[in-house]
Parts: sequence; C-alpha cells; structure tokens
Amino acid sequence: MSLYAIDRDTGITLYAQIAEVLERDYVRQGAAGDRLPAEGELAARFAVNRHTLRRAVDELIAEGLLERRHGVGIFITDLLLDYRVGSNTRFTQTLADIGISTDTRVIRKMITPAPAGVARNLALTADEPVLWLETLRLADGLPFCVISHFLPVKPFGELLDGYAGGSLHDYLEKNHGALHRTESLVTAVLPQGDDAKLLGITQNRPVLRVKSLNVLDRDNSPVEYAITRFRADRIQLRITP
Amino acid sequence: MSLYAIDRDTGITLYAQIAEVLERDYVRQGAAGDRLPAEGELAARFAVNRHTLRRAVDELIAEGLLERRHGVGIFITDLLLDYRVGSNTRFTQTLADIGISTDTRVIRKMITPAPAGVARNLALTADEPVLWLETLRLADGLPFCVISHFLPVKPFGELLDGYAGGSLHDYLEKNHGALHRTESLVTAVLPQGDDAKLLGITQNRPVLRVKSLNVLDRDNSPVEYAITRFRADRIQLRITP
DNA sequence: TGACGATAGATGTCTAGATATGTAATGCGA
DNA sequence: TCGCATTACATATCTAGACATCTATCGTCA
Repeated sequence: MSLYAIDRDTGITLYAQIAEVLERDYVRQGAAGDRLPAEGELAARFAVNRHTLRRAVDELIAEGLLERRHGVGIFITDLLLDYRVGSNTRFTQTLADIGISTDTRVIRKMITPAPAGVARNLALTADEPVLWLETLRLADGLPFCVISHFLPVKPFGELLDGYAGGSLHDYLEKNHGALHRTESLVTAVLPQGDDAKLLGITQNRPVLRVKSLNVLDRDNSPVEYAITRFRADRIQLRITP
Repeated sequence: MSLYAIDRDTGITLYAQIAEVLERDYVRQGAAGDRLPAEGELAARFAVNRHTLRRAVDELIAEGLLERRHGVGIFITDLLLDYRVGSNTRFTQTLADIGISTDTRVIRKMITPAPAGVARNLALTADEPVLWLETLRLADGLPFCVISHFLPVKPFGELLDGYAGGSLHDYLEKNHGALHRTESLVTAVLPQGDDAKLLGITQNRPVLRVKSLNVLDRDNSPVEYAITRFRADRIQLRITP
C-alpha cells in the first residue's frame, strides 16, 4: 500500500518510470500467471491517472512481459516460451541468405567448432571447425537483416582475412565457382540475442528467419549454411511458381 | 475537408474504423514519405477527440504503415522490400496442402463489398461483392492457421451454403476445374484482430502471413484470394528452387 | 442440484483540456 | 549573407471523469 517514488522532474516520462518499477517489483518478483493489482489501485499507488498507468502497462505488454484479460486483470506472461525458442534446436533453424545489393557490415568473424545443426548441413563431423561470419546488411542505410554465415574452414578459411564486406556470394563465386541454393526454410520468430538492437527494432517486433544452404554447382559440395533474420516490417518474400 | 462517416453504433471501436479509413484513403493512395494531415485536423475531420485519433494512428504504426516524427508530422513509411525467391509450384502446393489433413472450422461466412486489395487481386471493381470465408484450421487438434478466403460472388456464391469445412480447394476443383497458385507474398506480423485468440497465442507472438492468389488453370481467371496467418511456432515454409 | 439472473469489479473506450517539448521556418540584426 | 532568437505548429504527455463491456461469482429459484 506504499506510495512509489515517481519523480516528475527527471525529464523521463512518468509511464516509463512506472513501467520500470512494475517490471522490477512485479514481473521479476512474481511468477508467470500472477495477477497484478487492478489498474485503479496501481494508479493510486503511483499517484497518477489511470490512463498514465495503462500507458506504462502498454510498454510492458509490448515487451511481452504482461498481458491483459478484459474484465479479469493484468497478468505476468509465461516467458518460458521465449527461452525454449532460443535453445531448442528444432525450432532454431530457419536460415537463409539473400544476395541483395546492400551495404554489409561485418559484426563478427571467428573460427568455432561447428554446432550440430551446422555440421549436419555442411556435411561435416560434429565440432569440426567452421568459419562463423556475422553480418548486418543495410538497405537504403537502414538495417535490413542480420545473417549468420557458416562455412567449412577447409576451403574457405581464407575468408577470415580476405572478406571485409560487400557481396559474400560474389566473392565466393569468383574464388570457388558458381553456387546454387538447395532449399530454404522460412518461419517467423521474435528477435533473439542482439538481433533487435542490430536491426533497430524492439524485442516484440517479429523477424522473418530463413535457413538456407548454398552448394557448389559443380559437385554439390556444401559451401555455406546461413541463418538470416529479416526485419519483418521491411521484407516480403515473393514466391513465384 | 470533408467529414468521414464513422459509425458509432457498429460495435466496432472508433479507432479501429478510423485506422481502416486512414489506411485506405492515405496509406494506399499515398506514397512512401508522404505526410498525413496534422493530428488535430484529422481529429476534426473524423469528429473525434485527438486521443482517439492518436489511438488509430498507433494501430497503423504498429503495423508498420506509418511513423511519427515529433514536432513534424505523421508519415507513410517506406514500402516493404520485395524479395524474389526462385521456386516452383512445389512450394505453393505444399502450402496449399498444409492443413489438408487437419480439421477445418468455419469461423464466418458472409457476402461483403470487396476491400480495395481484394478487388485488385480478384480483378473486380471496388466494392463488388465477394464471398468472405474465415476458417480456422487445426492440426492434431491444435490451432494451426487462420485463413481469410475471398472469392468472387458470381460463380462461387453457392459456397455460402455448400461449403461447411474440409478441403476448400478440393471442393473448388471438383466444381470448377483445376487450380493453380500464381504468387505468394510472405512476411511476419503480429496477430491482428481475433487471430491471437483463435490461434491460442498471445498478442506478442509473431505469425507468418502469406497472401496468395488461386486462379483457374483453364483461363487464368481468379478464383480465390487468401490471406493465411500461421502460428509461427507451428510452421516452416519450405522453399525449393 | 442445476440453471440462471444479478452484481461487483475488472479492463476498454472516448471525451475535454492543459501543458511540455521538438522542428522548421521566419525575420531581424550584425 | 550569415547567425540566431522568435514563433508557429506539430507531436508527446498527463489529468479528470464518464460510460461501455467483459468475467467470475454469488445467490435465488425451480
């Protein structure tokens, strides 16, 4: 029944301050499914109008932390799904690649043991080293997609030094021959890891994830396994028969 | 400067109606970057409070159609980037087949004037009546996808009585000849309207939205324009070149 | 015991208006 | 002509209150 300290002179909006307190004192303390006090009561505790409190709750709903049930109350959502999505390899697949002509920023380049899914797709034995390339692509100067590229170290380790941006596929074709894509798997997920920040979207905006495998035309040997996360508000896959 | 007709007695919220009009009259008419009239002016045109108008704009911002710039105005966002995925009919048929071995529940069947986008795809004049069929498909007893089917009333009005579930495409092919799908547009969005409830997910879980057009094999006449919303955690589109 | 209407209490929508803050254009002075 | 303060106008936030609608529960009646 205590009155929370909301400072009206910090330059930070009331609803933002309230959202933070709600997250700290309710979402983090409570368990999934717990009900928050009624809007009216919370508004009284924070000494703000109910509209302002609702605006604060809107923020947390947008982040996926709370949900409203009309006539019932405000509840803490079940966040387990988020983590299951992130760690469940079955659902952590969708990758792909697009070779659009945009700016490319290399986020990370490293050699790492191949994760199981990567090894399977690249026809490697597990833990065989792969080149892991993380790139951010911009279209019209705006973030467009983040791509995790995995390439076998054996023929492509040179990329670690040679490649610095631009069209990765052009680079590969110039040095290794023509490529073709075998198959793409598409689904939609919420951004994981740093993807939201890199793409310039909030955690609750969906991304389109495409998993794809590129192989060499001449002998079908795997060249690149890629997981692409597109900003859903900037992508529309067009599929023509 | 005209006053838009917003019906306060339809049971549909004012902001939802206004959002629809804004999308139809501004977003679809205008170009990316265009500025909308000021909030105050729009509020006056719709004869609602500015807060209500802002709520309507919030909807379109959430859909990625508009964006606000503080102190400047409300603008139409850059259009979606189209990305062409090379593929053949395999995919579209797979897509069509998804859910075939599932239960179908008809949510709504009605005749309604064609919305602009539907009329364009079905090659009808605006507001020409179409059969609007809303179905929910279940896989293993669990909600899987929601489909909005739009069919020209002329040859397909019979469906209003004849169809009661099962494979809509089987029904159509039996009565009108073979179909094929022309093109599909895929993106990810947050669930709109009742979709979240129907699919059994929360409002912040993404859905995969596929817009597709089915035409008759014999003369390419449009048969069905469909917008499918898949539960993103239950779908994975497979695209083979 | 079961059905059902009444009701309390919760969220949802809308209005009205005050005030704060950001942006861009104007216009004046050096 | 350049620089900057002013100003007009746009969005952003917050308050206050009314009424609508949904849900769960309780009590009554058959």
